Amino acid sequence: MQPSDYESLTPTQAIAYQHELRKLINITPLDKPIKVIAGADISFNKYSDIVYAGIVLFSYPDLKIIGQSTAISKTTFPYISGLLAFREVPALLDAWNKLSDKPDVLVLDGQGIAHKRRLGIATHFGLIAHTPTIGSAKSRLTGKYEEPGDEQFAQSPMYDKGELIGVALRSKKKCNPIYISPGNMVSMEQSVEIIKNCIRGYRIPEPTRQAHLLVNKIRIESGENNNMQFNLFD
DNA sequence: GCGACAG
DNA sequence: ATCTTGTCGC
Repeated sequence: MQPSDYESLTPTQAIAYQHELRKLINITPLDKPIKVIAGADISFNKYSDIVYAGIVLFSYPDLKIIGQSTAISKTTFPYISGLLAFREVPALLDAWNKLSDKPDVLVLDGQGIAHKRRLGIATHFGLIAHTPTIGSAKSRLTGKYEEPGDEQFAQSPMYDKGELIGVALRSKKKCNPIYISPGNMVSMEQSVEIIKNCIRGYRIPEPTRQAHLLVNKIRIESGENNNMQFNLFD
């Protein structure tokens, strides 16, 4: 199975593939010290199948931008909750392959193992790219948790079927929490610690935040949507 | 059957 | 995710 084949999968086949990948998940601690971290994200125009992917590289823990890569491609796989990876991973992998140097760990915008089949986009990407990943999501997909306190870095464990699958983290006071979970090749504790070290005054961790700014920038610059003010619909 | 539902 | 201005709270 190759990411380029995802578009031909039916949702049922995609789920079957997730069950296969699940057997390969490994969230033992990363022993190598982190020197380089990266954030990845996707952007696209409403009603368009053109996907803009980007990855931003940072030194760690000082978080200075040291590189980036982008990729533009089409996706035909629709957005289906629980199957996000089949829509976004192909483009992200293109950007990943263009990267001159690979990071010690990659932060994805979405869940890691905090997924019903433990296959959020961060876990999925980590498994096929054979690289350490962390999932940092803006909203919950699966799991029960108590609302964390309002102090910065207050956190609360997320459980599913009696299993610890993630942590709801108050990255900023007066803001909704973000949901952290290991993708692959990183432990739960390390994932939370690393993300905490990446908060720079905003709710969203810097790697993801910068990747988001980058992909929106290349999307706007592409001019793909320049004639939309005259669209009869919408 | 009903509610939930990453981006 | 994207479309979008103002506006309420700290």
